[in-house]
Amino acid sequence: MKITPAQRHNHIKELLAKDIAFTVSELAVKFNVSEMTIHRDLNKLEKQGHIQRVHGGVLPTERMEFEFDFANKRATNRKFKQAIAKSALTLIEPGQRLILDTGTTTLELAYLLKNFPNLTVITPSLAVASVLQFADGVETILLGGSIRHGSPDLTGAVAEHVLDMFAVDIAFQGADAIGDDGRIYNIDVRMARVDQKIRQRAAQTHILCDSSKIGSTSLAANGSLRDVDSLITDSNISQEYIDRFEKLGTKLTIV
Amino acid sequence: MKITPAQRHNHIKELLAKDIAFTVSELAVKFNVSEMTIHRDLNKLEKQGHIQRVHGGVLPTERMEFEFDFANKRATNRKFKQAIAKSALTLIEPGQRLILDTGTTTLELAYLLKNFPNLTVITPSLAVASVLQFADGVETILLGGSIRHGSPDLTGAVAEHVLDMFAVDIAFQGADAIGDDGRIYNIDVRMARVDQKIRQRAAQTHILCDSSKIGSTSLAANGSLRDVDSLITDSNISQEYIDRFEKLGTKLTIV
DNA sequence: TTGAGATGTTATAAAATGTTATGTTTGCGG
DNA sequence: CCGCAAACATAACATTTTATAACATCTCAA
Repeated sequence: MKITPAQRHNHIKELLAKDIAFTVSELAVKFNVSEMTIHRDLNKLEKQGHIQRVHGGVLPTERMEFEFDFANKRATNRKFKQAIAKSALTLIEPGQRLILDTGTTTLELAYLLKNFPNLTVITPSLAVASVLQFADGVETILLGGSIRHGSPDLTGAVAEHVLDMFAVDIAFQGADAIGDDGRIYNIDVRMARVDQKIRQRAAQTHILCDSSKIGSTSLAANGSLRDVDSLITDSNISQEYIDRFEKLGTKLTIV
Repeated sequence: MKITPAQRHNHIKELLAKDIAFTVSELAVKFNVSEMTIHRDLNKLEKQGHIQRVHGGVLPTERMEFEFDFANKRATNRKFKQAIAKSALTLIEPGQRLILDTGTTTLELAYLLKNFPNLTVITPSLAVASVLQFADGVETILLGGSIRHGSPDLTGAVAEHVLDMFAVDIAFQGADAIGDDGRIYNIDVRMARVDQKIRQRAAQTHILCDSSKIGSTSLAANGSLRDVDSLITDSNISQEYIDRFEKLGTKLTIV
């Protein structure tokens, strides 16, 4: 069976993550390639910071990798999400305090904030936190709380309680669905409660949501577009929804 | 049997969603088209953000990886740390509520708890949280707070505040150093404050610390061995320290 | 029929791999 | 401590595999 170089690299990383030791020649046999190829693989992985080489072998790198299954959704509509995030960025000014909610679109915004000077970001999302942890200009505060199974974010009484300690300038929230009546839905009840709380603690709230989620519903409504300051979405939104939402008095930004 | 390009695209996406990787030539055979066609398919899918190409083939749909830098050397004294963790494990019973502090030794304990039935674990450590997030029998609660730069854990007023909400059966703490007078040190002032708070919230506290850290000091003392219920360490501890610590009234467990 | 999109073919470029020669480290015996 | 052999690592080059570009052919629906 033939595999690609990239697969081989991943395989090696997995072995290390499991703390399995190996020699170069073992790997060469295992993958049925020459030792030279393994050397090149290891050099590449080292340059990327995934492993640490020593003479005669490999050490697991001194960092932990955390994997959260993001339900494979990050890639979907990525271009739109990035455009939406870019638009949201223009609302932010140095020195402000933000809440960045869970979601793939808000995560794109987090990437854009990496080089922003002097911000405080509060988030229930471990994903957002991991993106911002090395951003020098950004103080990152993670809400406490229970870790939702299978999703990297924090909810529950603790999270809600911690939110009470803060007041911020702007909140950016995602949405799992927006109904045609303008109601905003979460896929999880506890997350919906957190989202409600977040709006209470922010002077203004903006919803970042790509058009594919508009016109559908999900488990728990956390409020309505009436309750927020604007919706930022992409140009695939149908005219019908534009009209409806404007009737609700919602400011629409279409990128 | 003939299928349309769009069907082929969908088929490819489905296969990848199932965590299966492919080489270009495999796909060419599978769909009975030329490799050139597969190349064109993959390019199109990649542009739409649906797949991730690599030289030679395609990778399964991406899982997100979050990395938190782990400054401390997990590998150092690993054997001892594991032995210490194993000893700590015997103190724990099903149904209990624990606090697991930050540190490489407590992290080893977290690994051992993965299959423990019915526990509640409160932790300021993102590393511990990530280890336990998929443990079915363990409810994991992360303290909130600021993310320390270069170390994946949570400190500050928020963390301390959240701790006030809880009371637990046992706390397991690490130590960056233990002085010859029995004082327990942290490398970080804010972490020291959290550690003090943790002891207040636990009916009993055990220090897990390998012998290499005994007899040294660090920046901030968070208390003394007098204040805790036991110290679990390895057999490399010198007789001198054993005597000293026993004079303090500290229970020593040497593994 | 015709023209746009899809596919195949061939030539060329780029990436990956293997081979051999040449350095480097490690550990051992003096 | 030194020198030396064995194991390990790199460099340079040749070969093979894979990717792209350009052009020819085919298909199907208007």
